[in-house]
Amino acid sequence: MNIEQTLNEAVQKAIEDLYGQQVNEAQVQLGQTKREFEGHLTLVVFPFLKLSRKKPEDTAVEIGNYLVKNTSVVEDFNVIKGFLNLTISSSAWISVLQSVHDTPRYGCVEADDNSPLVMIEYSSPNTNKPLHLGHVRNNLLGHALSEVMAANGNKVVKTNIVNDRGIHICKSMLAWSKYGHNETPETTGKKGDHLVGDYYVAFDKHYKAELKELMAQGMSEEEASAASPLMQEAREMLVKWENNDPEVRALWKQMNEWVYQGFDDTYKKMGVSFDKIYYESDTYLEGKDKVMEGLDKGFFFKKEDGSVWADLANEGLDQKLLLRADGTSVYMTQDIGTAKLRFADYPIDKMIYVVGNEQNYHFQVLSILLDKLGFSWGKDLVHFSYGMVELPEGKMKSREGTVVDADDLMEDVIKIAREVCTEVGRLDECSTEEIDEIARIVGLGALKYFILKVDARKNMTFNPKESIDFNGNTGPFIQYTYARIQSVLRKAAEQGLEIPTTLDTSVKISEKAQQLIQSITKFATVVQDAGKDYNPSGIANYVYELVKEYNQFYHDYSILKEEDESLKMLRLVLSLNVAKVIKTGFSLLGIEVPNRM
RNA sequence: GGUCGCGUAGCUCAGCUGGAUAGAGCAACGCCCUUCUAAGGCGUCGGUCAUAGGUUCGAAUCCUAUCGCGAUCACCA
Repeated sequence: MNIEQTLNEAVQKAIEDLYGQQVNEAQVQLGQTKREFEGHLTLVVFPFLKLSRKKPEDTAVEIGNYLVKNTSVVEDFNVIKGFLNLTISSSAWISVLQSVHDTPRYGCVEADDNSPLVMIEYSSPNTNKPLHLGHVRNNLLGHALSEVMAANGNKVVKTNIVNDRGIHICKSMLAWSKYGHNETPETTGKKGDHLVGDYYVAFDKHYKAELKELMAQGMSEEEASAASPLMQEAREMLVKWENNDPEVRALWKQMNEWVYQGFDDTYKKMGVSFDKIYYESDTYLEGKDKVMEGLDKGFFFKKEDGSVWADLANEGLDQKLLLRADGTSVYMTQDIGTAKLRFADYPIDKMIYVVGNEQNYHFQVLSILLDKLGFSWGKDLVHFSYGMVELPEGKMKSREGTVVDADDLMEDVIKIAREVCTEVGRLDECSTEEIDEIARIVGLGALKYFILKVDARKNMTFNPKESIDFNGNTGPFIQYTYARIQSVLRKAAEQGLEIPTTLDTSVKISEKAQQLIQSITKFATVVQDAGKDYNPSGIANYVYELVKEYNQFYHDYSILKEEDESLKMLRLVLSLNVAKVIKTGFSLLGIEVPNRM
C-alpha cells in the first residue's frame, strides 16, 4: 500500500471521528503539494466544510492535528487557506523506497490465467508502397499501447491486417510487367517494398501522361480517366485476380513477397512485432456470410438493385452499404469478416483498433454492426484514434514528394546520433560495434520519444530537425540520465560498494530525496492511467518530469563523496530505482536505454 | 449543410475525474565544469488558456453559444 492510500483512509477515519460523518475515498482529495509550499501531500478541505461547520482554516488545523497524532507517517502540517499541507516523515519515505526496491518491474502488473484477452490491431499497411511517417506513428502507438495493456495485467495479442489486394496493388503489378524489365530486389539491391512502391509511382506517372494526351484531344478529365487504357488494364487485372487467373496470381504473390520482406526489415528496425497477421485476401470474402446472416435476421435490408444496406437511423447515423449490387464486399464487410475470423481464433474480451482519426465514423458504425451481429466485444470495441502527422510546411503530399519514408527517417536519425555520440568523445574506447549499437538506441530513442510524447488523439507537427534534438524534452536527454546513473553504479561497484537489499529507515534524507521518492511511486498510477485512457503519452511526460527532478538531485549531491555510509547507500539505491523506473517506462514505450552514451 | 475533433508563451507541447500565483522544452540573453558523464544545472524574457455567457467557495479544465482550423458524411481501402 502506498502513502497516498494510507492517508486517504486515515482522513476518512479522521472525518468520522471528528465530525461523526462518513465520507468515501473519492471525496478525499489528496494531491501532490505544489513546489512553492512546504509539505508532500495536500488535502483540500473545502468539501468537508459542510460537515465540520467551521472555517476552512480551522477545519484544516483540526484534521492536521488528528493526523499527526493518529498516524505514523504524518510528521507535520501547515495550513494555507483551505489547503492542508502534510509533511511525511523521512522514515516513511524510506519504507516506500524499500518496497519499490523490492519490486523488479515496479508499476507493472503481470497477467494470469483469468486476465482478460485484449487484441490490438495496428500498422495495417497496404502492399503497394513502403511505410511512411504516418505508419510510424501508428506502429509506435500500437506497440506502446500493447506494452501498456500488458503492464496492466492483460493478455495481449498483437495483430496486423495487411491490405494485400485491390486496385492499388494491380497498379504496381501492371507497371512492373510493362516497364519492369524483370527487375527484382536482388538485381536492383532495393528493398522489396521500395521497389514495388516505385512501380506504383511509375503507374501514376504514365497514367497522368495518358490523361494529359487524351485531354489534349479534347476530352474532359472524367472522360479521359474512363478512356485511359492503363486504368482499364488495371481494372481488368483486378477482375483476373478475383477470378484466380494463375498468371496474375503468381505475379501478385511474387510482388507481395518482396513487400513483406521489406516490411519485416522495417518492423524489425522499428522494434515492433505481431503475434498474428491477417491478410485481406483471406478475409475479404468472409464478411459476406455474416452480412447474409444479418439480412436473414432482419438487421439489414436489400435494395431493388440487390445491394445490401444497414439502416442506422435509430443510432442517429445514415444508411451504410455492406454489399454491392454485384455481391462484392466493401471495406466494412471486410472488417466484419476479419472480426469473424479473429473471434474464431481467439476468445477476445476486448478489441482495440489503432487507426487514424479520419476513420472515426467507420468505427462508430463497425461497433454498432458487430454488436448487432452478436460479437460480445463489438459494443465496447476501442477505436484508438490518433491524429495526423503534419510537417512544418503542412500535410505530407505524395504528389509534391513530401512524404517522409520510414526507412530513410530511421536511417537519418541513427546517422545523426552516431555523429553526435562520436563528437562528444565519451565513447572513444568503445568498439565500432558498440558505437553502432548506442547510435541505434539513441537515434531511434529520439524519434520514438518525439512522436510518443504527444497526446495520441491530437494532430501533431513533425519537425525533422527537432526530432533529432538531444536537449530538453527529448528521448536522448532521458537516456543520458539513465546512462549517467549506470556510470555512477559502475564506479560504486569499482569501489567495492554493495547495494543493500534492506535500507536503514533511521537515516534522515533530504527534502529533495523525499520528493524524488514520491515521484518514483507516482509511476504505478501513471501506468494505470495510461491503460485506462489508452494513451501512452502520459508515460513519456512522466518520465521526463522524473528525470528533470533527478538531475537537480544529481547536481546538488555528490553521491560517491558522501561520507555518511548509510546516506550514500540510500542515494545509490534511490538512483538505481530512478534508473529502473526510466527503463521500465521506456520499455512500455518501446524505447531502449543505453548503459553508456 | 449534418456529425465528430481541436484552439494554452514567437514555435513544439504538458496540464483537463474542477483546486493555491497556468508549466516545460526550443528560440533569445546571462551565470555555473580542479567535483560521480556539462547531451547537465541555475536565472532573465515571454500568457486576455480563441471569444462571450453560464454552473460555484473556486473554471484552462464542466455546460451553452459564437468564431477559426481539421476530419468525415463514396458501390475507395
